[in-house]
Amino acid sequence: MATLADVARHAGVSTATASRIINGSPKPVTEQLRARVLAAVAELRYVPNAHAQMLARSNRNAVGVIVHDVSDPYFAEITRGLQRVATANGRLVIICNSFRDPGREMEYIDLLHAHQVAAIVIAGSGYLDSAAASELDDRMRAFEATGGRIAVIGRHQHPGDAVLPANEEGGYLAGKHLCELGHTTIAAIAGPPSLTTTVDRLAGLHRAATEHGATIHVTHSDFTRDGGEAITGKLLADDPSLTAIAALNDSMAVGALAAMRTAGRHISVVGFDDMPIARDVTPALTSVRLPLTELGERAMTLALDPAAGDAPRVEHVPAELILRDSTWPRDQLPR
Amino acid sequence: MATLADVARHAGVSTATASRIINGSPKPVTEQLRARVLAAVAELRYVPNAHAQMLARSNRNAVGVIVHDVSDPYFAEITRGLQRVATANGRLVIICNSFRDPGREMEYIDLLHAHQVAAIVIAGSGYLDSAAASELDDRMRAFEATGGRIAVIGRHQHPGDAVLPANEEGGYLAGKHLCELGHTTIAAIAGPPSLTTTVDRLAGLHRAATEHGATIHVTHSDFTRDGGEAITGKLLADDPSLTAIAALNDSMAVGALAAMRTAGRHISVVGFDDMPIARDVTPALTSVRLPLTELGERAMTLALDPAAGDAPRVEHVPAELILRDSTWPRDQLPR
DNA sequence: AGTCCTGAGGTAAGCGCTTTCCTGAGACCG
DNA sequence: CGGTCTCAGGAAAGCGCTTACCTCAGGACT
Repeated sequence: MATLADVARHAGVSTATASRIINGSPKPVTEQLRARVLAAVAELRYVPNAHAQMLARSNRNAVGVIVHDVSDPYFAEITRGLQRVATANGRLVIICNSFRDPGREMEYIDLLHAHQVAAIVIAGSGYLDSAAASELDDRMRAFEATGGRIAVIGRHQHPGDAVLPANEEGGYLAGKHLCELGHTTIAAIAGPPSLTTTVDRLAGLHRAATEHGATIHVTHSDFTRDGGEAITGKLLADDPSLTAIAALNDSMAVGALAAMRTAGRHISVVGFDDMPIARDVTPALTSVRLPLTELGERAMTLALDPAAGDAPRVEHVPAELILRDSTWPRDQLPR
Repeated sequence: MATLADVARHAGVSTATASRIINGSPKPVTEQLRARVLAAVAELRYVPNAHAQMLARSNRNAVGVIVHDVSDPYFAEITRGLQRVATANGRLVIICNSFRDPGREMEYIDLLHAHQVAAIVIAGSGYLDSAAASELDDRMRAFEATGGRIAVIGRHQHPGDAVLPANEEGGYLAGKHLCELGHTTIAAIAGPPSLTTTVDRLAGLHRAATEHGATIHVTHSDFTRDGGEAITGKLLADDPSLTAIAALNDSMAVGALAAMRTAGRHISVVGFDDMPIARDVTPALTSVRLPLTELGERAMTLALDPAAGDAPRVEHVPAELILRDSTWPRDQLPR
C-alpha cells in the first residue's frame, strides 16, 4: 500500500509538498516539483487513505441514509431522490437497511456517527413502541450534539427537521373516493400496526368513513405483495359481499389484485404510494400518489443545509389521488 | 465531540485501559475500572471515531458495491443478496450508483479504495469501449495490489473472480421458445449496444433464430420501461404483421405490454430477468429467469472469501425460461 | 551594504485510536 | 527475608495524513 511518504520519497520532496500538490492547495509550488510528484503518484498508483484524511482534516463529507429496505420500490424511489441531491453536492452516500428493526436502526445510527458522517437521513415509518422511540431519540441527540445533522422522512414524532408525506390526508382521499363510489363497507388491508405510517393512513381512512357513514374493517399483515395477496384471499373467501379494499401501500394492492384474479372476483381496490408498477398491473391501479423522489430530494436538502434558524424545519408534502381502472361504483362492479 | 481521552480522564484511567475495556480486549481489567469506564462512556455518549480506529487497526471492514442504479429492480434484487451475505459477515456495505458511466465507475473504485474497503463488488454489464475497460482494469488492479478483493457480476471480460449469469443461454431460451411457437420474425428490443449484456443476450437470440431459420430485427433503446414502450409503439405502427417481441429485460417487456395495450394489438412478448412484477402484469409475462438475489449472494461470498488458490474463480449461474401468459403460438394469437 | 520582504519548501505537531512494551506492586517460593 | 513471577495498568509509539509554523534564499528597498 503506497503512502504519501512513499510518493514524497519517490519524488524527492517532503510529505508536506506532496500533500499540497496532490490536494491542489493554494500554496504555490514550482511546476517542476508538481510534475515530479504527479509522476510518482501515477507510478506508485497512489490513492490517499480516506481515513487518515478524515482524521487530519476532521471535516465530514459523507452522509448516511437509513431506510427499511432499499430493494423495496418505495424506498428505492426515495433513495433515488436522496442520491441525486447528495451527489450534486459531492457527497458520498452510505445506505443502510434497518429492515424495520429499531435495534438495527440504532446500531446504524451509531455506526454512521462513528464514521463521522455530516448528516443522517432516516426514511420510513417510525415505531409506536415508545421505549424504542426514545432510545432512538437518545442516539440521534448524541449524534447531533457532535455537530451532525439529521433529517427524517415521515416521522412526525421526531422533533427535528422533517419531510412529512400527507399519510392521513392520503388515507382520507382513498376512503373518500371509495365512499363516493357508493361502497359502504371497506376492508382496509394494512401493514404492521406498530408503524406510524399504518396508523396515520388508517386514521385518514376512518375519517373519510365517518364522514360518509361507511365502516372500515382493518386487517394487518406485512407491507408486501404476498402479505396483501394472502389477506385478500382470505377476505374474499370469508365475505362474498365484499366490494372494496383499501390497501395501505401499492405492494399490498398488487397482491390484492392477484388474489382477486385467482378468486375470479372483481371488487374495487385502491392502493397507496403510486409506485411505477401501478400503471402496469391489470386493472391499472387507482392509487394515492406520494412524490417519493421529491420526498428524498427535500430531505437530503434539509440534511445538507446548515439550518437557518434553530426551529426545526418541517415540510409537508401533499398526497394526490390518481384515478385508474381498479375502482368502480359499488353497483357497477364488473361481472 | 467526546474522545477516548475524555472518557479516560472522566474515569480516571489511561486511554489504553479505556480502549481495552471498550473493545473487550482479552487483557484482564478490574471489575471496578470497567464499571467506571463504561459509566463514563454512557455519560459522555462516547462513540468511537471509526476513522481513527481504521487508521490504528488498519483492518478493513467495509465492503463496497458498485451497481448501475439501486433503484432499478434488477439491481435492487442483486443488492439484496449482496447485503444479506455482507451483513451476515458483519460487514458494512457502501453502495454506489455508477449510472452506467465508466468515468463515474472509476471514481467510485478510487473512492472505495481510499476508504480502505476490504472488497468491491461490481454488478452490471461491462462496457464494450475497450479504452474505458482497460482503464477500469487498471484501477481494479491498483486496488487489488493493496490487498483488496474484487468480484464482478456479469462481466466475463474481467479476469478475476466473477459470477456470470447465463445471458447468452437465456437469450437462446427466449429465442427458441418463440421459434417453437411458430414465430418466424422476431423483433428484439434491446438496451444500449455498448453493454455486454445486450450483446450476449442478442447473441443467444441469434443462435436460436439461426437454428430455427427465423430472423431477428434488433432495435436499441434504453433498458427501461419507457424505452420499451416507445420502441414497441413504433414497431407496432410500422409493421402490422409483427407477431413476436423478445425484450432484453423485463422493464422493456413491461413497456412493450403497455404499448400493446395502447395499440390494442396482441402479440407474443418474452421478457428477461423475471423480476417480481413479471407475474403481476397482464398478461403475466413469460420471462427468462435469472436468480438475481443468488447472483448477489454468490458474488459477495466470493468477495469475502480469501480465495483458496490463485486462479480466478468463475461461477456460472444458469437461466431458466418461466412460462406465463404473454406468449402464444403464432397462429393462435388472441383477437 | 545592510535590512526586510517574499516565496518555495521543509519540519513537526497533531487528528483519535490501538497496541507493544514497560512499570510497579503483590503473591509466592526457597 | 530476598528474589522471582504474575498481573493490572500506564506510557508512548505509531497508523497516514494535513497544516501552522519555520527556514532559507534571493531580490527590493533605504
